[in-house]
Amino acid sequence: MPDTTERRPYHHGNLRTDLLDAAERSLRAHGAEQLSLRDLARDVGVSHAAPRRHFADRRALLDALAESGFTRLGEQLRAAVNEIGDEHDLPARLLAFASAYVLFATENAALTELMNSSKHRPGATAVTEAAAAAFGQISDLIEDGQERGELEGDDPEETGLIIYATVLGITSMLNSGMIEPARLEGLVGTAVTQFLRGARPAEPR
Amino acid sequence: MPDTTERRPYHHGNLRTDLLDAAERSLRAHGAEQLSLRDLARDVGVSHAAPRRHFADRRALLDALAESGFTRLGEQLRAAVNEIGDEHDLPARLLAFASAYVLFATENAALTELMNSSKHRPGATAVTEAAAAAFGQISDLIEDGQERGELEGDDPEETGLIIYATVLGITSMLNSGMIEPARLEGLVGTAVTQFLRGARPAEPR
DNA sequence: CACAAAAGTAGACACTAGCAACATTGTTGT
DNA sequence: ACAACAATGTTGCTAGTGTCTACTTTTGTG
Repeated sequence: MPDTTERRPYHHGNLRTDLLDAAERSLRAHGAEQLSLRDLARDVGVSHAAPRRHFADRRALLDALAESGFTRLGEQLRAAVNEIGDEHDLPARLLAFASAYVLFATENAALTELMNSSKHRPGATAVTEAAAAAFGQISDLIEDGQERGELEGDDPEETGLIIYATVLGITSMLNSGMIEPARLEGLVGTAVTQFLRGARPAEPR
Repeated sequence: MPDTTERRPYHHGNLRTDLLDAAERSLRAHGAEQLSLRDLARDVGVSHAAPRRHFADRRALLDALAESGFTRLGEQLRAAVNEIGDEHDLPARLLAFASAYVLFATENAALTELMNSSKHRPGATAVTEAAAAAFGQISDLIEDGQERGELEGDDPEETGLIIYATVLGITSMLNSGMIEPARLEGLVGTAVTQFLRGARPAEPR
């Protein structure tokens, strides 16, 4: 008679990804501060020191989480922007970008906070690279808009930083409870239109 | 012969404020995550359980820190805005506000991150009130601008939220290493001017 | 097929937050 | 003046954590 307790093999198989999955669940449920390596090990059914083979450190795991968050965010942003058929409809694309960002941030509040937190491993280039990749998309939008004369042609990166900062700030205020979710859509809309008006070349009088 | 070891009285006298001071030093040096109640107790020269008489919880202390941070920020913002003599020079006042915020955030990076973090005690009304008070100032500026016709008259709070969000986002990007301090001044300047252009009533054509 | 590398385990250390029971000091009503 | 009480500190405990080292099992490879 085989014992009912499904004998797990000595080697887990794909512990690293399973740990990351468990970590994301824990993050969603209790926040980054509460996340415990030993807890994750228990969840996955492995000894308390096993995670150390895959993550040198608690922080290393959090960084990996942040990194995967940025790549996922990047994908969602890309998809949202590309859904706007007209490749040169800057207002629509910007709005799609901003809305997608805000959506991601609301659906992954704790993860977003972790991603934007300043306390990453000093040598964690992977996470900053992933962040830059996600952000870089808006530079492309802006650059295109400047080339077509819809935006002031100063510094494409600076202009991109500003709208990105606005969206970032909105989500930060949302997740810290300063604004209610209901106001979100309107807020993002006016933020984008105001930005476009503000960054547009001055009307000839 | 009195012993050299300055015999501390049983009662510390003002343990609460001393703890907060030590906490702020620790925050500045090692960040909120590293902050340990027992460490603070040692710093101040008191037993490990003494802080509990003044802060129910580690989080309670962090909340108190955040609250005092908001009131200090509010004072600095008020001072900066009032330094602009002309009471109705909206651009100058907005720029002063934004610059003061960014200055505070750079000089108190870890504290700012703590203040804007979402993980406050659910019933911590004091910190949200302090935050609202600091933020409320910009509403006054905006309202005045709208009354004088320099800004679109829609929703004063929404307009205020947007510029506030932008400044918030800029500091967040700064403290997470996305932008270098050197670019800060220029970034804030164009953010404010663009905002003013974008929120201004449409020019009659 | 031996044997080194990879992956998981067990135990220990130093540290933390939070709790309870006790000690000391201030304060206050009579 | 002083007893009672509240406020404040202290010591000792529990349960939990991250990280380290040494050991065991598996896997892959020359």
